[in-house]
Amino acid sequence: MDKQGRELVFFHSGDFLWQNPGVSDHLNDRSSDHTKPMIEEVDFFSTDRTSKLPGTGQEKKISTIGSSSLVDSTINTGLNLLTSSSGISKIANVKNPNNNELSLLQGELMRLHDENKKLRSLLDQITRSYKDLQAQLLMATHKQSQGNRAEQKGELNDTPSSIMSAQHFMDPRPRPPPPVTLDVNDPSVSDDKTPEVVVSSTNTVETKSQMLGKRASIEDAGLDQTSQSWGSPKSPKLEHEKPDEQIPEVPFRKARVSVRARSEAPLISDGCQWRKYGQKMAKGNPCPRAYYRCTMAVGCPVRKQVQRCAEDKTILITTYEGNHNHPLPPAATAMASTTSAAAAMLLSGSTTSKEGLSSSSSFYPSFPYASAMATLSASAPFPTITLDLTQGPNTPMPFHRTSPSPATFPLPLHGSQQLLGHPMYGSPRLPAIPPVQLGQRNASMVETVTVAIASDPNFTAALAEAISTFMGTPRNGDGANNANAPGRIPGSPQLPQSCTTFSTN
DNA sequence: CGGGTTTGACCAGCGC
DNA sequence: GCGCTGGTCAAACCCG
Repeated sequence: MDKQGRELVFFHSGDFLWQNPGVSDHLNDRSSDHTKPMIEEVDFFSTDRTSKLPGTGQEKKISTIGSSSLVDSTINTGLNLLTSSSGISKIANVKNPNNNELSLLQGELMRLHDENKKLRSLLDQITRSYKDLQAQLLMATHKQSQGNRAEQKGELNDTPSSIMSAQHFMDPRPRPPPPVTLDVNDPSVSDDKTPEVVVSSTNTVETKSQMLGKRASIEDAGLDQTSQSWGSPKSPKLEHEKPDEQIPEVPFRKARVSVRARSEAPLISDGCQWRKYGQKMAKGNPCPRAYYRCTMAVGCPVRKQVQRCAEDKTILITTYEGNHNHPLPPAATAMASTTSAAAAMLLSGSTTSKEGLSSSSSFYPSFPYASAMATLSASAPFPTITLDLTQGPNTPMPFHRTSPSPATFPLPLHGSQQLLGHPMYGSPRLPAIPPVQLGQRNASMVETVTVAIASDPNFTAALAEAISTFMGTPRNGDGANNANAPGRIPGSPQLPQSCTTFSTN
């Protein structure tokens, strides 16, 4: 469990309910929480159960639901009853020879269960709404930044604002979906999902998982600072306690942007400090895969995987995932800018293809190869943009045609709001969607996005700048990562002719 | 001694 | 249900 990942708070993360001053204050303000159901819901999940003030809306609500025998104030949290052993023991304590009372308690427990479910759904809706709004803001910011970048032509902005902007661009949050209502009875959050709402429900799934994971983080560490971009894979553990199965739990990881390049160095340097936390032998590859996490800032969720290509060991494959939650040095900023450009192209590409989704015909086999260096992959449980620099390591603008990686697959983007991380979760695991339809959608999306990435001058300029930044300032020797050279000034350009995988979440 | 690396173990997801 | 695999953890170890 990566506790560090909980130490930082992102504005754009699903933790907003606990980090956003306005929201959190609102949520924690039990004196006013009776005005909106969402407040009650959050209180419902609050770990500070003992601090709940009697007489609040939440308290009254639960008390009303509970039988007269359940006067114990500790029963004011239905979630506690459902998920914690303490709650069960509480009931056990209440248990007495009176069978009627026991059955009554059980009935009330079920009612609380149902209400808890509704409240969770409501919270999910709120979170989604927030994310949608945030995505809009990020897109607007991104477009503005893109325009500036085009004007400056290759000059990467190293200002903190640009850094933050780049980080935001890496956020693959979905495009603004249709307005989300807060109606608890909304079919989209009910058990009865129809195939038509699957796409949006995947978004819900993602949101819910993240939220619950973050909720767990709050309860575990008191601080919720998990990055939305790299949710703890163990977060779903808490899901097991959750009786609510109205929304299928789908493991979720954000998208990646991949760049392959040749490098004799064991690692590439991207301006960040990395700490190795694991190594595994990947199937089908004699070369081990190393796992690194960013140590430039405590709790930085960014991680990367480094592995050599099995076919050509001179090709180094580095995979970045997550967004830096700290200021980046110039070299890292350039990389982030490149990454953001890739992410932005995905965003814009999906947007462009939005209308075409419904009317697109099948052209499944063709699209990934339409792009020279940028290909999209769904071989992993997350969309991956592969930037293949192996064809021209000395040419920072490798936008000539290259043979795509054989492991490249169409990115199963399902819709405009399913960008970068959201897309695939509806495909194989949501049987409600006809495979043919998914294939057509994916094909359409991937083709559009791929072409957009490959052809967009902004992206190419940003990529060129980033690559040239790294390659133009060669390091002496091994090209070792910062992690291998403690004390090295973070951000010193060190990237050899290597491949870099950018994460776009 | 602090920070990074190594490496075996653990866990969850997924396919059969 | 079971085994495989990827990803992560954490204790032990290493190094400056």
